[in-house]
Amino acid sequence: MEEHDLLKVRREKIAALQEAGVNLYPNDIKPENTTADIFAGYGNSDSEALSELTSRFSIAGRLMAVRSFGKAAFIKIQDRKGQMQGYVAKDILSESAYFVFKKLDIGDIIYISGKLFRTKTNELTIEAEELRLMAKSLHPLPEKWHGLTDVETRYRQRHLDLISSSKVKETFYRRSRIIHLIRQFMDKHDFLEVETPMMQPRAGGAMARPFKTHHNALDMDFYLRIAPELYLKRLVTGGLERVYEINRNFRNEGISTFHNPEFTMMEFYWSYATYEDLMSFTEELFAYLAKDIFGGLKFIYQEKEIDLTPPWRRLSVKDALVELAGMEKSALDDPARVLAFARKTGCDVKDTDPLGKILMAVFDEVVEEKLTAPTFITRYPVAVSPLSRRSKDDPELTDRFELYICGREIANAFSELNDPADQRERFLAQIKEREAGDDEAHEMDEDYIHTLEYAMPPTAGEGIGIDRLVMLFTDSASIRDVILFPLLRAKQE
RNA sequence: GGGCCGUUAGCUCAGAGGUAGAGCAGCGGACUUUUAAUCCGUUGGUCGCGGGUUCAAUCCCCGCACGACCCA
Repeated sequence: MEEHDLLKVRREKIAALQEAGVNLYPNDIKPENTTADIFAGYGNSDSEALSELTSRFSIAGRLMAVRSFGKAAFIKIQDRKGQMQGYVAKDILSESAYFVFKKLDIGDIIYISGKLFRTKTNELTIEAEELRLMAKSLHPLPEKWHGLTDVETRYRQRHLDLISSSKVKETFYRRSRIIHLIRQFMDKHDFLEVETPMMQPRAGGAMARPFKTHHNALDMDFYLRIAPELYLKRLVTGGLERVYEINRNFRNEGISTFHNPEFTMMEFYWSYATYEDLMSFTEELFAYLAKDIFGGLKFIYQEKEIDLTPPWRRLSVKDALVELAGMEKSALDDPARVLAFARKTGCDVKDTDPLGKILMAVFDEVVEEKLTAPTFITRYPVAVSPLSRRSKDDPELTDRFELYICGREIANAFSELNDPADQRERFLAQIKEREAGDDEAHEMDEDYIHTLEYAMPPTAGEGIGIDRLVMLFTDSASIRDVILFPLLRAKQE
């Protein structure tokens, strides 16, 4: 196969460097500064102050630009914190270092050290007294001005995306910050962080299709978890009382701007609390995040202003259907009228579906998208809530809420069902649903019921979709913009 | 799964049924304070893949692959 010209040119440079005894991939030198700490320390120093400094500064990073003037040049070096200019001149560098400089390509990892000065245009710059090649790049980088816009390449070669776009880098720094803050918040409230199985013999804790895998030595099928819920509640039964887990879930469903088959969720369980406690707790958590990230409770998501100032609206499913879907209150308990309404709005529902399921179908179809401001939707039907405690005043409803922001489900929470007999009945009802063709219905889990039979304290639990939360806080339109390596179809060679 | 749009140089993009273009990057040259440096010169293409129509297809038609968006 014929090598591309650009690659050939680089190989020739490499040969010349090697002939001169230059190590292409050394690791014997470490930068003492980052671009950020130099700017933090000297961003305000004027020329005079800088010229009085005797110290030397060193940075390493990717060579992003070279503006050459024959025997001198300005270069841009990018490290994890940002970019900084260097000045390279033939009469300052050693002959061998200048030779190396002349063989550099944009994209190489280099090191420079020297003193700081300000250029005629007042830019803080390192005057390179030393320059080292630290890793040679063979491929050209994306264009310096437009960067990388081809989304497929951005996701498949995320390293290029991160190199060319500081905004992408900021998004993932912020993602990490958010997760850090959540841990901080949970730890402050005396929650214990735990890890529970990803590979489960039964995929429980949510209504979703799982991925299946196989363990060879045990010759046993496993499912990648769709939720950690049932394991976390085992821990609560074991006396841990307040636990949380931030980890991946896997759901075998379609891909969209809001769905990635593997996604990150925080689930937490809080003994002796109720779903009402969780609503205030959620408000507090979000406020905690927003104050740190935005310095306040208002921010813009996709050109809409979101105000997180508590308390957020609380609206029952049924009231939402009346108010936002235009259903008649008297129709809500009449399966025939609900079914007719569902069909009219284009929901794909079966005559045999339980009433609660049909109500939720209408909700998903019509109401969801209207919930822009943060809203707790409460009192979900038992039929779609097999793990939630029944409401005291209406056994067909549960003490459950989902949080909606910008028309999107961000969190799901409920007072946990801890009555093992009722739990068994719920699972049996789910099995009926499964037999009726719903392959997302929950499976029977005898082992979990057995755990409940040891008595689980009254507990409330919640799951928060971290990716969607990060989307909100980074103004990202697609979940793929907050997941470093979103799932893509394999590209055949 | 359905609809719609896209795929042209390393990157960002034009283009037309008849020899495929620009900018950036690259290469050669000038230049020791630039800021997308500038100036002169120049290399670089399986036009996503496979069929079909045509004297001729990268362009028109069909299928496929991958991606985006909308819908389910």
